[in-house]
Amino acid sequence: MKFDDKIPIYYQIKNYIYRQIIIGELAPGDKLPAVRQLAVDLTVNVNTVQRALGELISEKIIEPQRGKGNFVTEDKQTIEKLKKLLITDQLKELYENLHKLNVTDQEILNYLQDYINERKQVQS
Amino acid sequence: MKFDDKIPIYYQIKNYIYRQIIIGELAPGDKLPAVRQLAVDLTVNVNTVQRALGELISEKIIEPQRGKGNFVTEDKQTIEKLKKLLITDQLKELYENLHKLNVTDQEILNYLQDYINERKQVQS
DNA sequence: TATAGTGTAATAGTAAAATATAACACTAGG
DNA sequence: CCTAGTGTTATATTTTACTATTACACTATA
Repeated sequence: MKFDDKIPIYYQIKNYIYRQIIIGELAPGDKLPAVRQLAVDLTVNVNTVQRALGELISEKIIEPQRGKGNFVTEDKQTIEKLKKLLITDQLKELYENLHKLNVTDQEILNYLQDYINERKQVQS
Repeated sequence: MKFDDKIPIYYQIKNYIYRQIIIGELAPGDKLPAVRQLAVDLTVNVNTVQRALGELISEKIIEPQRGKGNFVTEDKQTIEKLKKLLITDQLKELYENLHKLNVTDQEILNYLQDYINERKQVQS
């Protein structure tokens, strides 16, 4: 996995696991890979993985079971809320950053539409 | 100014100056505040300001004149390009992050429309 | 009961960002 | 020529993220 060197690795790992859960790659009740395995997979230190997991545990997104592993929460509502939160955070960031550049609401929508259209052009 | 502790301060300062230039708060040819003044205004160390300015200089966004100050480039095309780049970067980030959550193109547009509509509701 | 697999935590060391402080180089104006 | 204002650079220190390594605690199972 490639990391953005402007953002703490543990934070990027946290978001990576968020995504795995939201897209169902990790379903409710699923066991996460062992911390040492995650460390190897992501080529980072165990403590860095643990720091990310620690926050996910605090947020009740995963539940640790000593000697067994870490498990995705069974509470689907928590996951659904998380998904909405992440999406809203993204929209908020786009919106605020473009407004700081004096881009209007309508322009934001137009720019996004253009961007999506252009991506389709390139693909085909 | 409030800084995001997940992102280097010098990098946030760089983007702050980008914005000042793009919205015309700093016009082409304008002199920037003195580095020491910027440091005071942003409650940050001179070296941190200098690191941000150093990158802007490398990018030809500002031009330093020893003993006089730092000046915004006169080249309006450079500024226009910068604006487009920043906007595209923002769109790209939104697009990619939402796609990682399995959100489709159409959903992205709808979510953004909803988000903007809701903001208008709240304001009124 | 021994062992392998798991989470958890502590220690020590490294690297990068940021700070405090000082010094140097240039410009403009009295 | 002197001084104030400016950019530029260097040194030492602190803080935080990350790493390497080790150890401990718990679970399941042969």
